[in-house]
Amino acid sequence: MKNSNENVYKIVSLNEVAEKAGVSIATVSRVMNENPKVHPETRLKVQKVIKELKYQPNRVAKRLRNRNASSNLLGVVIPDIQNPFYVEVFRGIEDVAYENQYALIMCNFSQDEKKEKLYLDILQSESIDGMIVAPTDERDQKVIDLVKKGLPIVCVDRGLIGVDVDEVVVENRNGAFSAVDHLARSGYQRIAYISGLPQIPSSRQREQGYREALAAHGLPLDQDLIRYGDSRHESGVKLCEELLDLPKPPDAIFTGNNLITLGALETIHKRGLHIPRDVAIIGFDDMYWSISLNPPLTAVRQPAYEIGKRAAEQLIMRINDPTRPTVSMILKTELMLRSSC
Amino acid sequence: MKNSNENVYKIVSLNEVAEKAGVSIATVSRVMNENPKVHPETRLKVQKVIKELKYQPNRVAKRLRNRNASSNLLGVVIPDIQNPFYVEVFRGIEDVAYENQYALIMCNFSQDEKKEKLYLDILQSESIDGMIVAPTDERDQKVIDLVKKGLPIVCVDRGLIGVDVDEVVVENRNGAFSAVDHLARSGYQRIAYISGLPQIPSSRQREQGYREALAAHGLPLDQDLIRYGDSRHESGVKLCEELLDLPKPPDAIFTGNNLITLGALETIHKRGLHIPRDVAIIGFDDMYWSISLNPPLTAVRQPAYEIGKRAAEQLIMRINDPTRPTVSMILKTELMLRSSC
DNA sequence: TTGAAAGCGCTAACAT
DNA sequence: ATGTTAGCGCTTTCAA
Repeated sequence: MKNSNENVYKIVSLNEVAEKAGVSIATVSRVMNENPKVHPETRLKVQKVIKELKYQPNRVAKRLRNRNASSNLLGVVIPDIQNPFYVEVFRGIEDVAYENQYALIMCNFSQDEKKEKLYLDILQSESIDGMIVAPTDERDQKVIDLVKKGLPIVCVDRGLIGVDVDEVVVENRNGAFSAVDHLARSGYQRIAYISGLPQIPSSRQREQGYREALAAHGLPLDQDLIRYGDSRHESGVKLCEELLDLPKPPDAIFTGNNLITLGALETIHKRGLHIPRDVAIIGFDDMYWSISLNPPLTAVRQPAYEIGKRAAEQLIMRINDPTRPTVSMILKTELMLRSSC
Repeated sequence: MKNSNENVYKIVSLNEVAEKAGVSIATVSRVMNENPKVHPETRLKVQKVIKELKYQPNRVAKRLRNRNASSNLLGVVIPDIQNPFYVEVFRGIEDVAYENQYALIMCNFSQDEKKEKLYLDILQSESIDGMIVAPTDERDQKVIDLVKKGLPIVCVDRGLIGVDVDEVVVENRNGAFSAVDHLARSGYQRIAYISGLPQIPSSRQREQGYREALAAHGLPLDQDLIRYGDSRHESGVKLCEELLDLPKPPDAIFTGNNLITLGALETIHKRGLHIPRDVAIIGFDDMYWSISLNPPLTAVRQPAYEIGKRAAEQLIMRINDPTRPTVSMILKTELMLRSSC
């Protein structure tokens, strides 16, 4: 199990091109970088050899050499690639990065803090130009340190406390409020909330909105009706079971994210319960297939693609001008009315 | 919009550690790499400074220097991150990579060949140890060249023609056959097929299975009932519309992948049609929320996580032993019976 | 046990 | 217009 790397598959370097073209490596480099100070004839000659040899510049060498110029590499650190919300965010980032000639290193830490730390370290030592990250919590020391060090960073979905950083987030409290408000207006009385990981700021903000909406409608707050999970499908399944097993089960459930919603739906369907007659449900996060769910899901839509896009734009602007004042973009959510409540 | 990189956020290098510890950089390097030939006292002294300075080795320099040793970096090139199937595959790869101390560069080309080429180039010039890729088609020249060059590669989901390469795929023909066979047995007569991108081998293999199943049941082949899309949600929507608008619409639809299934469902629901009474549907690719769809979806399940896991294992084995004979792993699919047909 | 130095592929400053 | 060279941070002989 050694590094038996007689493997060394051949790489064409500047040197080879230079030799074959009968010029210096500097000239080849100039041709590659479209430096105008090259004699047209020389340029042609060199370009020919480049083609022949299929020369491709080595990004690693470039990055090392240019430690303080642009490497055109961005890092993306997201909590859960299985959550379609983050996939959508990633798509937004990707499109902007592609347009601006940035390559991306995408790291998924699956809500695992240890993994997150590892990836953060790796990214840092890859000499990236900047990164977009959804920190585990708002006191994520590793990310805070990176910001303080001066690495261009934009936070998405979740902010950071005690440090000035660009962020693109969503009106979680309002979104949750509108959801629970809608439930209450529709006459539901025992409204439950299944939360994602409570250390995630958005989870708490959504809980806040939930509480405020109950209060606004004079509905009592029953601690039994609030359940804390880990933001994943399985916890949606399990916590929904707990809720339904309650002596006085809820008549409606507000689920804290995508995956939890899907988990809760699974439980409800397994029990043969009817939505919304037996239990109503409203989810945070819309999915493009919400209409095909049983029944079509009413949900709070976050503009995920937009979040990613804006974040990437912010990041690139910051990279180009590290001194610009930080901005905090707060996007609106939208209540998608369908028939699950 | 220049590279105004006075940005240069500080990086601690071997040099600094060496200086502060009063040893040579070679010694620090030895300590970092747990080389036993260091005096215990020296080791301690150096380790202390490393901690103090929070020194982190620069992966870029390491890769450049060790062009022919291991870089512990793998590339993953997938066609569509919005397809939950690939996300699942990616998760499998990720877990294995993590266990084996490999970092991952993930590239999503969104079924865009130009993007795929770009990413392939980037990966190559990042001096990765190897990569896992789902090529656009089986004559993907770029990937073939890379294989020929000797870069360790494992193909997933789709193979390559004319070159010896490790691959992990699925029994597409069989899977499709079982789906359509099930439809026919259930009495459906006009069975349509919505295909993904026809240049993708799996699309054609699934069509093959479809045709064989029709033949096996003595059902006529109606070219009108075969539609070719681009493997994405939108084409599922559109092609399903076309199908339903036919003078003699199908009584059942076999959808070529995940996203197409979701698109077709959307169309059917928008038209207020009942599944399976008005049209039945069976999908290639299962989703963990299939049970929560309306109605619970009958589908051909691919062991996606397993595919990724096996592929990553193959790749690491190949990296460790480039001379090992190539293998072609063909995993089985499973028909998940629910109530959409 | 430790250090000096070469060199990975590249860019940019400087020299010609 | 072109070439020479230093150096990015690291590992690895080779010498001491």
